[in-house]
Amino acid sequence: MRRRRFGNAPAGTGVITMSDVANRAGVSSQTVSRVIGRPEMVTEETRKRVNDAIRELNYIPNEAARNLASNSSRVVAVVIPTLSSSAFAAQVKATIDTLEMRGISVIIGNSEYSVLREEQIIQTLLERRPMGFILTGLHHTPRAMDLLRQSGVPVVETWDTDTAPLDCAAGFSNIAAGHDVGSLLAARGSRRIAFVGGAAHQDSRANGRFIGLAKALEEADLPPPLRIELVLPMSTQDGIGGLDQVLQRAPMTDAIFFSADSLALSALLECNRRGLRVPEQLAICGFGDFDLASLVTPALTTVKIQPDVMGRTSAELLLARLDGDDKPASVVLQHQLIRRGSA
Amino acid sequence: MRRRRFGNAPAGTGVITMSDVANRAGVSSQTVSRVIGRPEMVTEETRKRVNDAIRELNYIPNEAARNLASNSSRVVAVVIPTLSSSAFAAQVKATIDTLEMRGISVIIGNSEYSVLREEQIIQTLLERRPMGFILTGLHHTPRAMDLLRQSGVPVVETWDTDTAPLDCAAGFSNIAAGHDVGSLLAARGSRRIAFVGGAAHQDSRANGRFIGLAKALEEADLPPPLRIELVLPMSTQDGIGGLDQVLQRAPMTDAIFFSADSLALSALLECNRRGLRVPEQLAICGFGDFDLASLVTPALTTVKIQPDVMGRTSAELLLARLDGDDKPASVVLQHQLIRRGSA
DNA sequence: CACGATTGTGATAGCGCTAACAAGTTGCTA
DNA sequence: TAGCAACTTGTTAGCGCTATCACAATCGTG
Repeated sequence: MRRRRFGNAPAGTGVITMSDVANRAGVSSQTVSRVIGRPEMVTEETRKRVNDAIRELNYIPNEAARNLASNSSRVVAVVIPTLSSSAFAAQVKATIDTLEMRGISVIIGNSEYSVLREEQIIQTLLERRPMGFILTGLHHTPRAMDLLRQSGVPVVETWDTDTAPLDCAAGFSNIAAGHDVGSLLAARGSRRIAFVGGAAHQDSRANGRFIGLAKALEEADLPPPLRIELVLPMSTQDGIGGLDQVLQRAPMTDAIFFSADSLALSALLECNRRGLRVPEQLAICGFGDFDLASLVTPALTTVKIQPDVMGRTSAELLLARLDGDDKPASVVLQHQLIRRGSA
Repeated sequence: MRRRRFGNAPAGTGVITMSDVANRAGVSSQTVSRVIGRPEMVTEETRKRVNDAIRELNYIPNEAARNLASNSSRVVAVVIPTLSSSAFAAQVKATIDTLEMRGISVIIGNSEYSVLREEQIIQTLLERRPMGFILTGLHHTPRAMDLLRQSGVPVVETWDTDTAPLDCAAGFSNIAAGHDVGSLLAARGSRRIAFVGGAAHQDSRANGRFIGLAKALEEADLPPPLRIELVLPMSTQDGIGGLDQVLQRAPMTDAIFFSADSLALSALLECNRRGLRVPEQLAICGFGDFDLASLVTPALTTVKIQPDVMGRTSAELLLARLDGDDKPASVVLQHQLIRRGSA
């Protein structure tokens, strides 16, 4: 087979391989491999000679060859509903930052809130033999779970700890968070409460928050909440649509719990514009504690979660598994109800 | 060498390889390879037999082996300053979505607004022999540019078209955008204008916007803008800090151009809280047209760019290069000044 | 009906690296 | 100083796949 070029480098430029470096340094290619992978196994003098050769030749190891020979990939697959939600983006960023320090790259899949798409993404990403998967939520297709089990790859699930994880989880309890909101609304005197969030079959985390809310209202002897389900993916402006639906279907509603701050903020700003007094006429509660939540007037009451901590923790859990911990305990992160002016 | 397992699959579970499939289907492994990679080269009957075997054995191709043998990786590297900015996240999402259709995965690096870190990330990512790089901005270290040139990988640069790209670019003119803002502010009667944005050495795109602003003010015979440089990474709340700095250093300022909507929004909301009338006492202009920009009161005047289009276009440019187009023309996306109530 | 052209499949030889073991070297103890 | 352990480096044999060429079977044409 003719020698091939890396990418489309100028013809004739042979690609520098490990044995080129070995030749130059006067050692075997195995020694070069050691200098790169386990430098402590090589004497300082040899190491220096090899490192000099690497520098002089601008040698760049070939990860594919390394993967094939070592049967391990230094890639982790992360599947989230969508990167265009600041919470998921923050989570993924923290995961990347955490894994980068160990030389591990992250490949992202966007499921668009569909478990079917998730299944397909998992299958495709499996071809790269990732060291592990970080998934969103605990609900997946049976085939997706089969694929993961068969491949034997460690899996960390995020954003939900309300049912049993496939392997282990780093998340929080959506039910408890929703319950806290319900208790607060009940305590402050709201009586006709509505929930606006992603459709249950698309977003089981939002569904958990609804369940918690409903439970709290029941405990407070209040009527069950009106539920408005929005089709995902949703935009910020959909908060206004949700508000309108609530007011149309139940004009006497005195509090709305939105499953995301983006929705709550757009609704709150719309209330300001319409002269609907918050929280006197309508209390509003969000979820996520977005940057602007504390800056609007009235400031938004919301539930703070820490997507970045979740991203870091899930990565650490995966690393623990890879370092031999067979069954690291799931991590339940604490959410925090932040009461501000809007409810 | 003993047979190894994929990940940590149950011991004894041999990994299914292409020749297992070949045996089962009664063909050579080369034929299996063809069914997967170039199905049109195989008769329908053989193809069906092979596909059945693939399904029955749950065969999943090994991408690393494929990469090594074919000397091509089906990975594209994307380097952005940070994923925790909604604009970059939207851009990356569009890139992923575009490339996914061609079976290409994306690996993300966060440079944290440092060209040095960018250089290091490029070097590391080069080990995966990506088919191409998508970078942010036109400013990189000399060594980073050397590395890219030597590797011969196609490069698409985004977010800036004000100087010559390394290879080709998909972006917009920050100078023109800043100029538009300056012209608007001058035309509406603002006289003492300030700019609040990321430090020039960290964010050359924001710097471009400042240059355009300054030029427009000069053309309108206005004094040069006061410039407040914020250290990156910045948080939404830094808009308030910027506002304070401006008012402290130049209390008579009557307009501020923020280099990002997140800053502008937090400053605008803070003005509302303090009773500083916008735009009568202080005009505010942002950049990016975030979701909430149109929802606050007064609605934020801003410059709309389209990060998602940029993400898609940059991916398409890369694909064009890979499909043989040696020098695809750079794409200059049009920005759009959106005048709302705040300026 | 022989001929080259066209098509489908197989055999062979690596891609660049690491695992596993072998071999050589040094230092220390008995 | 033999003998063994500890350490360093080299040798060998693949990892699972694709590129390339070789070959067989089929086709149309004069």
